[in-house]
Parts: sequence; C-alpha cells; structure tokens
Amino acid sequence: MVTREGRAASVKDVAAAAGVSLGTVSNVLNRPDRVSASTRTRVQEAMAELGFVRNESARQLRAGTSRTLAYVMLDASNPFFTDVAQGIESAAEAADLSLVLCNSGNGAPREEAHLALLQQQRVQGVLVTPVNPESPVLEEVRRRGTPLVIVDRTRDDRSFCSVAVDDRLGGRLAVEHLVDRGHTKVAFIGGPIHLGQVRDRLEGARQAWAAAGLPEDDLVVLATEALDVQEGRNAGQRLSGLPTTRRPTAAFCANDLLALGLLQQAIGSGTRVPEQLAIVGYDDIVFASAAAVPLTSVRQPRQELGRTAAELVLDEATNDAHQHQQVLFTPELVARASTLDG
Amino acid sequence: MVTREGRAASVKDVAAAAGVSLGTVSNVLNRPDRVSASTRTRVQEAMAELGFVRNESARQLRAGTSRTLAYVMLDASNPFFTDVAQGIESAAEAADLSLVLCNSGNGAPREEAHLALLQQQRVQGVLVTPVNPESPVLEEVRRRGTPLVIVDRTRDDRSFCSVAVDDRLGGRLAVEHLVDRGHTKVAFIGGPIHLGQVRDRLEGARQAWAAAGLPEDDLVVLATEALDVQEGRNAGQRLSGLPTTRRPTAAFCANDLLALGLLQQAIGSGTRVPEQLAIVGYDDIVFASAAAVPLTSVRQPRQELGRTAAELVLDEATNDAHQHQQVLFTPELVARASTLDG
DNA sequence: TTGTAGGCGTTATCAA
DNA sequence: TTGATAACGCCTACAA
Repeated sequence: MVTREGRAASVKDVAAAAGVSLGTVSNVLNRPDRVSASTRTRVQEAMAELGFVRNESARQLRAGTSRTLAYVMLDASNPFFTDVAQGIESAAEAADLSLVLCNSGNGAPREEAHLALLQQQRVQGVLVTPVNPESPVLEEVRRRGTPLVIVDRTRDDRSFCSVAVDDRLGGRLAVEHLVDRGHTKVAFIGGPIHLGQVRDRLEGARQAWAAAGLPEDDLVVLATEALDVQEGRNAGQRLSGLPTTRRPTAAFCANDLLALGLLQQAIGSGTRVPEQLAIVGYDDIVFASAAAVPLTSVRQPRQELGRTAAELVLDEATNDAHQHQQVLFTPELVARASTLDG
Repeated sequence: MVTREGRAASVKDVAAAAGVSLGTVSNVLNRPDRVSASTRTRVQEAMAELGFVRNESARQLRAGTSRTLAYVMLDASNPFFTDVAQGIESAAEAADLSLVLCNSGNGAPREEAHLALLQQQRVQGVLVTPVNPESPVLEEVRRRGTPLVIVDRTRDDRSFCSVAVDDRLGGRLAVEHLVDRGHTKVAFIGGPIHLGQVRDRLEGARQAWAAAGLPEDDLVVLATEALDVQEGRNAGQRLSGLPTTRRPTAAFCANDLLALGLLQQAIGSGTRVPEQLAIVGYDDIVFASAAAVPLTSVRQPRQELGRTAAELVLDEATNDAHQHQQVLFTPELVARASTLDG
C-alpha cells in the first residue's frame, strides 16, 4: 500500500516494481495501446500490488484544469435545493464531470470559504445559490477565472448567468388564488425580509392584492428569522395571539418549510385548515402534498433549474463566444386542500 | 486576472509584478511576519491586481495531503442524510477541515466513481453510507491509504470504524409499540429487502412479534423497490387491494419517506389513520411530525451520528494508535397520532 | 529581510 | 515499444 514510509506509491514506485521506466507506466495509464500486452499486465500487476492511486493534484497541476463542477447550496436540509442539485448532477454526469456539493447553511462566511477553496481547486465551474446575489465576492470569483452561475436568484445588473424562477409571478399566483377564494385579510410569512426571494414573492403578493382593490394594510407581513419549519411554528403562535377580529383568514408562506411549520402549529392549537386558516406554501417539495392538510403550493421546476444552470456554466467554461443570460422559469400554482374547503 | 494568455496568475507572475522574488511572495502567503510591511503590501497589491488564486493542486502536491473531508451520501434527498451531513460538518469545522458532499443516489457505480476520485484527491478521510457495506471496494480504499468510516451501517467483520444505530432494537421498539396497541396483523414495508438496514429492522420486528407469541404469518412483509415517498404510495395501493379480512391494521415502514407516502395514499383513498391503519415510520425526520397525521417514528440521533463518524475518521487519519471501533447508538420511539387513536 | 534551488507526481515530447 | 527529461505551481531549506 505504501512504499517509502508513509508516502503513497507513485508512478515512479510502480515503474521500479515493474522494472520499466516511469514513462511506460504513464503510457499504461493514458495510452495503453502504445504498450505491449506483456509489459502492460506487468505494470498493472505492480499497480495492484502497491495499491497505486493516481495523484489528482499532480495530474491537475500538469493539466491546468480539473474535471469537477461544484454547487454551493444555500441550505442542504431544504429538499428544494437537493432537487436542484439532482438536476445539476444529471447535467454534470452527461458532461462526464463529477459534482461536489458544498453547503453554506445560509452563512456568508461559510459561503466565502467554500468559494475560495473551490477556486483554489480550479474547478471547472461553480454554481451557487448565494446568501446575497449582489455580493462583490461573486464578481471576484469570476474575475479570477472561475465561471460562476447564480442559481435560484438573479443579480440586478445582469452581469452573471443566472437561472431562477419568476418569484413575483409566484407571489401573484398565490395571492390571486387566495383572493379568488374570498380572503380579504391575508398574512405574508417570510424572512429575513431582505432576501431577494422573500422580497420578490412579497412584491408579487402586493401587486395581486392591489390589483384586487384591497386595502394595503390588510396584507399583513409577518417577518421570520429564517425559512425553516421552526420559524413556521413560531409564526403560527404569533398568528394565534392576534385578536380574532384582526386575525388573517389565510397565510401565504415564502416557502414550504414555513408553511409546514405553520400548519403543524395551527392544527396543534385547534385551528381548522383551511376553514379558519387557509395556507399557501412555496416550492411544492415532496412533503407538501403529504402534509397534514395537503398543501397548496407554488411549484418551481427544480430539476430543470439545476440542469439549465449546469449547462450555462459549462458553456461559460468552454465557449469563447459565451453570452451571459438570465433564464427565468415560470412557476405554477398547485391547489390542494389547504386552501380548498368544501 | 490572467497573465500569459489564458493561464491563471502564479506566484511567479505576482513576484514579477511586485518586483520581488518568488520566495518572498510565498512568504507573504505563509509567513507574512517575515516580510517587511512595505514589501508585503506591494505584494498583496500585485496579487489583487492579478487576481491571484493559490493553486491548491500544487500546494497539495507539495504538502502530500489535503485539508478536506468527504461524505458520500446514500441519498441526498432524504432529510435523514442531510442531518447526518450537518453533524459531520460541525465536526469538520471544529477541526478546520472543509467538507465536500457527494451523492451516490443509491447507485454502486456512482459510489465507486466518487470514492475513486476522492482517493485521487487525497482527501484526509472519507465517510460513507455505502450501498453495500460488505463491498470489497471499501477495503481497497483503505488499503490504498485513505481512512474510511462507515456511517449508518456496520460491516459484519468489524474491520472498519462505523457509527450506526441499533436497527434491530428500532424494529423491536416499533413492533412492540404496535403490539401494545393491540394489533395482531401488521405489515412491514421496506426494501430492497437485502439492505442491511431493512433487514435488521425487519429482524427486530420479527423478534418482537415472536416474543409477543403472535403467528409468524401475521407479520406480512411488503417489499418495496426503494425507500422513497413514491414507493410508500405504491405500497399503500397494494395494501388497499387486499381483502378486508386479510388486511393488516398497522404498518411499520422502514423509513419515514415510505411512511409519508403510505399515509398520503391511505388518506387519499379514505382509509382512516390510525383507526383503520396505524403507521409507524423510521428516522423521525422533521417532516414526520408535520405530516397529515403526525407520524409515530423511531428517532435516531442523526447529527450525533455524523459528528461521531467525523471524529473517528480524524482519529484514524492522525492517530497512529487508532483502534477501529463500532459505535452503536440507541434509537427511541416517538409516539404520535398515527398510532394513538382516542 | 530577501533570493535561489530542488522536489512533490504526472504527463507529454522527443530520442533511442 | 520504451526511456529520459522538462514542465506544471508551490513550498521550504539554505544561502546571501
């Protein structure tokens, strides 16, 4: 397994063991046809014997580039992002690249640390759902030579390729649906409020609200600290605390995790869904339809999002005539029991 | 950003731009205190100017080792594994290592491809939830010098460090609970049946069943092709298809995804849970408690699983006196409405 | 404090 | 078909 104390076997060791030159070993590895069958097997036996493993660092140093793609996820525990990752993976596999996943866990320092390392590793390209799409860090990455595509976000100046879903439209769809069902007092639940996604979905919600001629104040914003199940439960408690007259009859949550938490809290506290509280989520993760009350949600083409992003980053990496483009997919409302009584 | 056409800037380029020697640039990078303040800033300006990024390959080649840990996940879309990954991440961060995630998606070829690449990258250590813990591939990895720890599985010959949860006990707990609730005809739903986990949970279930003196045939095994939500729905259909007299009054599912799918199908087809069908899941993922009928489940210490595994692999990587050990955590039944009527 | 030189493991070129 | 050699970029002795 090792030869000179502690160090892994190298081509040189293999060459010595097989009694050939180092160049021959390299040929066995890279152009086996140029090596006679007998030498080849001898070399291969030596490799097996020594437990030889190609050193990717040396290889990459020589080649100047690697065969991997990376995706820096915003939140690995949100099924939405793992579905996106699956889409990326299928595109990567098709291009014979391997994919490494990193998780920023919604933390800018972690994200930056991952990005720094990925650049140092000279990955072919980076896909990232950034904590903040306007961060100058992203520009730096590209300026230093690593193709970068923004996933599920867009940057205002359009200076990057990005693949996202029309969040304003999604917000409109959600609220139009609620308005159609007769709701005149609705809560928007989401946060941190500065997140592009949250902002856009809220903006869409407000557009639809205004278009319906409803008073601005009756679309109540409940800001959360994160987009997870626990915060959904918390929001539910805040909702329960409101006097009945001021309590919204429906809630539009910025994602399904919040919606599931809210739903759980509502049911636990005896609130009937949708009779007393209708709920719309966002993402249509697999668990939305399996929820206590199947959740109405805004569906996004998750896998396609990932696949498209991967294709864009590969184009940026390999095509000299690459043009940045912002792909915007269209979301779709999936109505289920959480808003459909009777 | 680049200097000699297309190539990224190297220390050499930085040295030239700053008018110093290459060794000085390296010192700025690694021992900044040995460089005078003025030289240092000059060099740093040159780096910024050129968009210099350390070449990790060269660095690693020189150093012989990397600063990253890897986790090859069995199924990135199962929240159980992302929670495990979070535990690993916290340990990695504490040790100042970065973590890369790979997803085998339950496919042996993908797993092998990932493992091969990780070895070539000379990662400090690999954590893996293997498709098959008995695979000789795992031995090969270690024989070639990469520390490897098995997560959420164990290997019969105890030749690896592993961290797992007592699946037999988990199975027993689940079925004892159902027996206590008076069920005398129960379905075990899970598969592929050869998976260690599925096998062990079933075995535990059978032990509890036998211990209760119930006839073997009344613990019906419904084998599934995978452990996901869709297969849970399919299992539900098969269950519905049985004549009422032969239909089990309870189901123990090998994981929560199956249980959620089953629950969804049951509710959709008008089966009352738990009155007509009680359901026990496994893993207690965050969505279990938020389900249509909050799910009784067997909880595993997910984050702790990951953290412990990471610590073991680091020990194997750095401690000469390392001893392989098999850590076995204890699961816990969390009873909720899906089994508790009245 | 700064500069020089050698080597990490791999690949590819060129000569034998 | 095989072998010798240089180069990729970085780090660290060691010398100046």
